[in-house]
Amino acid sequence: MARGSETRSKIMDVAQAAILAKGFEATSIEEIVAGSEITRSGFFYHFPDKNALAHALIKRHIEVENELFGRAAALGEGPLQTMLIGLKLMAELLDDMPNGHPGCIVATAAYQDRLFNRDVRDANKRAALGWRSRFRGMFEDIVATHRMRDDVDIDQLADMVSAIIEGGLILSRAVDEPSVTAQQVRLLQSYVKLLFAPEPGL
Amino acid sequence: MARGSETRSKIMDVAQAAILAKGFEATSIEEIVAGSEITRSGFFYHFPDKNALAHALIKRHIEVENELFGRAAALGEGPLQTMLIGLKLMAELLDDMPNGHPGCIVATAAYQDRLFNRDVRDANKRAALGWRSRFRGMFEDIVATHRMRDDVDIDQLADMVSAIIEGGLILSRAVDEPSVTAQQVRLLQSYVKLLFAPEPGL
DNA sequence: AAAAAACCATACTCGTGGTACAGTAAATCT
DNA sequence: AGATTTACTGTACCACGAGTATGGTTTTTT
Repeated sequence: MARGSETRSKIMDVAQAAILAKGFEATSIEEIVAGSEITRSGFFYHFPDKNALAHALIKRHIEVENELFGRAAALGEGPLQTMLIGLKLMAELLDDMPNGHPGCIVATAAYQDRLFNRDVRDANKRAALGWRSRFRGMFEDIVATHRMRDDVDIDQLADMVSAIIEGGLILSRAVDEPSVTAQQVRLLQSYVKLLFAPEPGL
Repeated sequence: MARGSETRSKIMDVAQAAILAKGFEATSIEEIVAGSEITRSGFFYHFPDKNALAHALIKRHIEVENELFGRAAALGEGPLQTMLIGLKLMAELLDDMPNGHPGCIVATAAYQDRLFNRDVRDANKRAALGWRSRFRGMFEDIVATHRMRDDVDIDQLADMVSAIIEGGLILSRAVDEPSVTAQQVRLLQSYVKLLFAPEPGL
């Protein structure tokens, strides 16, 4: 089984790199198989169609992100610090590989709705809802111990993390300035600070 | 000349509606000509290719947005109020037609980079930079009269408006909740308030 | 009336996604 | 060791959408 899953993940690696660089539609199967050193037939052996590939990529991305945030959570002392450190780490990560963030895949899927089947759209939705619940949990811990300076909905606040990242990625691509995404995350950090931090400093 | 430009804008209307609903790639020329009551030949008479169509749509969108924000600017009293009202109007507009906002086109273009030629990408870039300079101007007026509670870059703050809108649109589509985009804009309003408003209230 | 602009009709090429199916090398099972 | 399954290769084919070519027709403008 080792050989099979190796090829499979190689296909996914090549595909992901290409998709993040040029978009899903613009990435042809021909190109993927060329980079993966297999044949068209080989591709269709592993993935019944392009949809299945997108589905697999989103699924894998969720797992990667989950472990990443698990590590981040262990670093902070209080819930607010955890959140701020998490955002800082995220910003640094985005600085390192600005267009490598797999959030792009979700965005692509979101804007190419009818192009994908229900499986892919559902996976996409689960990803977004997963982020919401994760960040919601973190913000709940914060409001339990800190006073909120403005009355905002926690679910919406949780969504803001994803929205800022996705929007930052788009803007970053549009103006061709890779640093934009990380900057936006840092602005979100500033907002969280203003919302919850007791003193103006820190 | 009236007849020609009428057909042209009808093509663009139909195309825009379809693209916003299903994405650029998923919208076929066949479909556009069917909705526009012309033939394929007619389409290619007005637009040399699909790229030209995208270009025209982005260009038109910029003009529409410019006039919209011109009106919004006349409503506020001080610069901060103008900004807050502007964001409020924007949120209401997004509530009314959540997926109708043409920002989607820019986002689509951003994520389908290689699919478009330089013309389209440049138009897209100009759109994003236009937003930046517009909002930057507004924020500059604010910092001239208000104290900033956190030291953030004004260009980045200006970008945040676009980022929140684009990100909100993506998230809204991903989780299939049309209200998300407007909520995110209102959160941005909350941030601006916390950043600049002298008292906690108002 | 002449010329240009705004189309229509038809037929073709080419790239890409996807299917079908026959064959083969290597790992796994019995 | 032989049989079966897994993981592929190779070839041939279909459908569909973008784009080209070209010649003809109607409408508007001059």
